[in-house]
Amino acid sequence: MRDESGSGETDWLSGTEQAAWRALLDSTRMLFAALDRQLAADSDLTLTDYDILVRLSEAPNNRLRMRELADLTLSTRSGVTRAVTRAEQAGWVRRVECEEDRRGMNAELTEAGRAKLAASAPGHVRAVREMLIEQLTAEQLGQLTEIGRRVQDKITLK
Amino acid sequence: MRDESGSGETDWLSGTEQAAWRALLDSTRMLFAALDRQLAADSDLTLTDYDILVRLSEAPNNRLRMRELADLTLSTRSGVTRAVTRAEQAGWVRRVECEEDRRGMNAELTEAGRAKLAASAPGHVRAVREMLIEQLTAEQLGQLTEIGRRVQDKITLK
DNA sequence: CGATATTAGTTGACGGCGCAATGACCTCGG
DNA sequence: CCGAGGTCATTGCGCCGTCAACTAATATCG
Repeated sequence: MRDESGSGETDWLSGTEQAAWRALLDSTRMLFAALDRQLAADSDLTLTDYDILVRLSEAPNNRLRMRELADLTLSTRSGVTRAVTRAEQAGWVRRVECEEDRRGMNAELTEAGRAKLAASAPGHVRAVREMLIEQLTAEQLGQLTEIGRRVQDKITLK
Repeated sequence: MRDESGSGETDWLSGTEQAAWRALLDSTRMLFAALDRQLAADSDLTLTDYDILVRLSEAPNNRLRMRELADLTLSTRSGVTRAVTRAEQAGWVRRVECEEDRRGMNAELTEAGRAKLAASAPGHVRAVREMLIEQLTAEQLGQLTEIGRRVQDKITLK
């Protein structure tokens, strides 16, 4: 199956390249699954839910347009609609109509949402620290950031 | 919200730690989504489907127990049952009963499955190379492997 | 100004996946 | 040899997410 001779032939991954790719694939799958489990068990939250609470808590006035939320969480508009609906039913978020664009909707963090985030953040951060941060040297930490940025840029510009 | 004073207080992520974590989170999400799109568009495959074909193609006799397949793909038994059913309906895989354990099932790659893999692999590999491998220095490649291993070990041993 | 294209958000249909329960089978200690 | 407990694969159920279609509002351009 491997053939380096022709001009349009496939440039297969070398052993070390494949090792890196699979290590990334497997470790991130495990990491996300583990974090999801931790959040579900300790706080009855999804990583998605948590992400939404965080983004809103960081936004000016604790509110964001649905579209912005979709962009920030790398999700789709419909995904955000449903996630915000769930969060709204749980009381963590409230929908506020947009003044300057009558099509628009803002999701706004409620007091209960802030409290929920405050209650779940320590456990989540602890998990991220244990499973990821503590496994890295300072140099690796920087390189991970750099790698992530480059991959994001590459994909964005395609 | 931040408070370093007490004994049981939360050890928040520093700026660089958070940057690394978010870079990893976002870049891998984008990467997986982009690879899924590429496979779907060019080969009408999921990354999961592709992974199953690869694992079977690497196994002795092109067959694996359902349990082994679940372990290798970091999925659940039920997930594998459904994925194999889909692959079977597409003609890429055949179920073969297990000789030495009458509970057991083997998933076996068919000729059509091998052909499907051969047809889709080049495009997939090209995408992985463009989006990930080419963005890395040789050193980063090695560190990514190392980081992935450590994260996997940490989570496995919990 | 008015027609057309674009954008925001929602919804219905659909698919993938995990959990828990199930039935068949294996294993091992007494 | 038998029964308790574990394992294998499957399935029903429900959740979550995407795609495509839709409505409403805005932007653009002749």
